[in-house]
Amino acid sequence: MPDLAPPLIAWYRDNARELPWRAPGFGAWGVLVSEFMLQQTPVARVIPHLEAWLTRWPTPAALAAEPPAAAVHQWANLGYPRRALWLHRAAVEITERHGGEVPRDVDELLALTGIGDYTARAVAVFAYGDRHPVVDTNTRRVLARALDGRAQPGPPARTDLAAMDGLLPRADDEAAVMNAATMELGATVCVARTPRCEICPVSGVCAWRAAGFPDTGDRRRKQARYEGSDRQVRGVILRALRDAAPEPLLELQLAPDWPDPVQRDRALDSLIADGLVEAADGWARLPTGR
DNA sequence: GAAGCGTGGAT
DNA sequence: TATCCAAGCTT
Repeated sequence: MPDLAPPLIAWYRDNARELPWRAPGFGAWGVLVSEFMLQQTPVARVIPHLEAWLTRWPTPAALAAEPPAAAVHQWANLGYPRRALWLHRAAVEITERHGGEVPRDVDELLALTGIGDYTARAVAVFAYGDRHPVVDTNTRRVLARALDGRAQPGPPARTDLAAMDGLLPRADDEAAVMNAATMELGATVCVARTPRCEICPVSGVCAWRAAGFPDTGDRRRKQARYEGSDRQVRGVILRALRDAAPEPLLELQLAPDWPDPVQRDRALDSLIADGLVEAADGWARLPTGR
């Protein structure tokens, strides 16, 4: 098995993008917020929202002091608004359980709302410099191609962490760069649709390239159709409530033109169950409680 | 493990 | 135009 670390680390030193969360002294809270926003949302869309968020709430305590509605409203059109709710809850938990300091320990990070295997290790590694495997979709794609000779990675699995751990250099700082470099290669060179193998620093040892770029199939889960989905109605409803905030709206004013009223009611109920909407006496609003 | 969960740009 | 894709998490 080729050692990918030396060429990837060297490539990263020369080719890493300058991103806000990579600036020296950006801080663990900034890294944490950036990772929440980057969960399934592209870098280019995140950057302006991240800067606005951190200007408004420079610390977890500042966010925790406001109602969840403020977080959901500030989240705007980033998508997956449950993340805004979870980030707010995490800020409350950090304030109550950790004295307002973002924890460094992976298990403590994992215990926070909205933080899973990826985000916990990303914070521990990129904010604190500790040695852990950080595995996102970019990493999984790079390893699937370079080491397994596959065109696309399989669905996420627990074994991914051990696989990446085995590739990390011993030193903490080099391991952190290796994690970042593998993600960066997947994000900018070894991309999903049209990889740029001519500029790839590990093309010479890539198993997929050596095999002639075979179509090995794609076991990734397909996204469900969005048009006409519950997700789309939820988006319509929540956008209306954001635009009206802080004023409430009558439930009858939420997606009134949606062709399927049963589906619309189901979507509203699910938003309420998620805690993204509060409803009472025929009125609906962003969540003020907790 | 599989399903559900937004939004918008690229192809 | 339709599909793909994006630094995932919770249930």
